[in-house]
Amino acid sequence: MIKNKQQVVAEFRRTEILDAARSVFARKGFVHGIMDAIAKEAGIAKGTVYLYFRSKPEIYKAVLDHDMKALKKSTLERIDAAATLRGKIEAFALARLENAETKKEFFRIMDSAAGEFSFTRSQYRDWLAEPVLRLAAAIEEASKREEIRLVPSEKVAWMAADMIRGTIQRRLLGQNSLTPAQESAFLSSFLWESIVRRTDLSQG
Amino acid sequence: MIKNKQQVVAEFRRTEILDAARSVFARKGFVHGIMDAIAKEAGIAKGTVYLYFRSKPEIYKAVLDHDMKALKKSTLERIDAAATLRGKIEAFALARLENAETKKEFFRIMDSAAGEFSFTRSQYRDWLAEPVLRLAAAIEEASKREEIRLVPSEKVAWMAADMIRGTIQRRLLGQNSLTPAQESAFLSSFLWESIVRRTDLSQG
Amino acid sequence: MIKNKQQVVAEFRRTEILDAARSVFARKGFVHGIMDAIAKEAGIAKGTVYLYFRSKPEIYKAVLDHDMKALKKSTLERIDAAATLRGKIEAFALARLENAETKKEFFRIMDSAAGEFSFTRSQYRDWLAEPVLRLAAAIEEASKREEIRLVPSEKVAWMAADMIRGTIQRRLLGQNSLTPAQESAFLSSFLWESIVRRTDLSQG
Amino acid sequence: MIKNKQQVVAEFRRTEILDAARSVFARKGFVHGIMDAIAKEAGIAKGTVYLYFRSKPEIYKAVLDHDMKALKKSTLERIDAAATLRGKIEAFALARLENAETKKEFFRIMDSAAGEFSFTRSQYRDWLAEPVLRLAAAIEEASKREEIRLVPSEKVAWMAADMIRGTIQRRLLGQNSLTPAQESAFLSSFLWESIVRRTDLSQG
DNA sequence: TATGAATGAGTCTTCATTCAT
DNA sequence: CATGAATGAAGACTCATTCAT
Repeated sequence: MIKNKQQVVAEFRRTEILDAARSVFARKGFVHGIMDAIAKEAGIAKGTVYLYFRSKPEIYKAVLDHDMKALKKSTLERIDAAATLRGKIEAFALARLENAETKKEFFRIMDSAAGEFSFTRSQYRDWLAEPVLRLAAAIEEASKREEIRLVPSEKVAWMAADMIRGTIQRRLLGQNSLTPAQESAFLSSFLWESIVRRTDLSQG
Repeated sequence: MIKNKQQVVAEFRRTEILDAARSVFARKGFVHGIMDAIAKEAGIAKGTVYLYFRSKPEIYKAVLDHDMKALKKSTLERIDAAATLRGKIEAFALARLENAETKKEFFRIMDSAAGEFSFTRSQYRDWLAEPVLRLAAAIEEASKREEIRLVPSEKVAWMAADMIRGTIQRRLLGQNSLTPAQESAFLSSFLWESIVRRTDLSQG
Repeated sequence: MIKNKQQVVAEFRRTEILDAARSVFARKGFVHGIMDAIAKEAGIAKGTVYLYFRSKPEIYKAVLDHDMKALKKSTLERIDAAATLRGKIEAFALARLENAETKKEFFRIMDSAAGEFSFTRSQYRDWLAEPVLRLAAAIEEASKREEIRLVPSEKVAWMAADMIRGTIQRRLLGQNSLTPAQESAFLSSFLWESIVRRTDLSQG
Repeated sequence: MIKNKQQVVAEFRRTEILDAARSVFARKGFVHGIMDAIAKEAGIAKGTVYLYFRSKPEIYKAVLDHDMKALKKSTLERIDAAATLRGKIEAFALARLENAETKKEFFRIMDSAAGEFSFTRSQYRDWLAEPVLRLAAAIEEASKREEIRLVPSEKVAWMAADMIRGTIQRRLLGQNSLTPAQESAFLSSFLWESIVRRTDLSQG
């Protein structure tokens, strides 16, 4: 676990390149984010990039992989940390909203990656699936506890993810009159209203 | 409004090209959907394409524009045709689900277009906005009628759109155990649960 | 077999490109014979070259293939036309010497191709093998007729080819005091001396 | 002439690099034999190579120069050691055949070098010329002694070299049913038959 | 109007060589 | 001396667009 100077420098370069790539890809997309631009943004020569990454797709995947892993980790942690289902939903939303706030560039890349090439599409789905399924499990349990009514848990969890994604997209377009906290509070309450078990039976 | 033969033929060619382009772009995406392929699929020479469209982005936009307009028109009509808010929500969902079913290719293009270039992103939003706002207006009215509780109508309408989009994406990936009708029924009931006004006040 | 104008033009272009490529490769070799140079020499744009040939190696092979086929054909014909074995040897030598005289560039390419990449090496050997084996067969027959002494016919035929190749190489370097006809006469007489059957047995 | 430790080490390094280069060039050729591979094979850093050689062509030439000098030396010695002309021819052939057997890598490089760049072509010819001319001188003398008939001595000597080269090439391709000794015996006898002076006059 | 051959700008990638440590 | 990270020039190939026929 002890890193010598070489390794530190190498890791630093990799990070520099990934930062540059993230910025370029966010602005230009995969195809128009050219290697020259990435190298220039990283302040190094084009050939140097190839000392750290085998190819352009490699870099793209690395950006996604790195950022998605971090987001997934923190999202799962925050979901797990919440005690109640409603809290978990809110945590999920907040984790993604705050991440999008801090890392706009990453969200832009991830968002187009979701629709672009098959190799990034599957990467995206793989990433998203885990938090969603964690939430689905929590819904399932709450359903068994009769805390909420009987709902298709996975479907509902995915729909939560859909709404969060859409909300972030709109916020990036300027519709951000609410804070992320308010936004996630609204989202969770909205969902909660739909799934909560009501004691009275005044409607079907 | 009277078309001579020239104009009819010209319009026919445009349609042929757009059909070919839709097919190619759906399979390959914008960048890898090359003009040669479009021309070949349309059964004409490459140069001929340029007699009807100024450039490749032009064609891409035209495909989106044409199909989106059609989808918008039918979506709006079906929303308007529904009498109740719940019916309108269901109509909105069903319109998009059925369209995605019939025109997978178009949905694929539209879906990646939503994240790709700024010019298609805005086109996408412009199109989506109208049905969503129509729905928002209906929500607003229902709210005033005290049929539903007080909700931020536009927000809710966008969230409905988010869930529909996500649902379609998942269906295209193979998760289509329900019919579009069942799916839209579920979606509208799910939303309805969340917004309906309850006479008792047993929860906040 | 009727060629329309298109095909004639296309064939003309292919020939132009092959001529340019032959010239460039002869001067620079495969690696340093760059596509820009070939295109410029052919008086066309770089992209045009790729309308007629898939890749650079493709062109290289096509040059070799085209010229080798022609040389093989004329060589075999001239060998076959000769009535005697000695005449066949002389014809073989003369065919290659005259060809090298007329098509210096081709010989240079073929000569380096013989040692360069495996894909051209095998192409070269395949080409050379046929005339050599034709000659070997003639030697074999003459041997049976007791016109010549018993010799390993294939070995001898290859050695004839070796000497011809070396002779051409030296001629290209400036040692060409003899005419091709004189040169091939010398070669065949030299070989003949070695293999002819002598009636007396004054030496082993 | 006394070498200090520095010089010994330096010479050792040069030899190591040349050995690595020979191996790499033999396998990959000049262009695809890259500096990284040579350095790795030599077990040193890429930069270090440049402390001992100015450039890649320099190394290539050095390999050729070193091995050719050794081959030339032993070839000349063995020619000189033979008492008769026939013995000298056989010695020449055997020297080259055995060298090719022991040092396949070198032969492969030399063989392609003979056709590749002008700088190696001339190097190759310069090297080959000396043994050939030595042989030519011996032929000349034998001719004057009336041991053999009147032949263009240099031409014949070169042709001997041609046949030897061709024979080695074929042996490297797998046609090596004979031992080098048998092969050189055959070659010298074949040539001898062609040039030996015959006392009777039964043919022209 | 229709064609499709021709164009050449644009991009990834390689690798010999340099140089700071 | 030794290292190996950094450099950037060079080159194959693609494809949107043009234009002569």
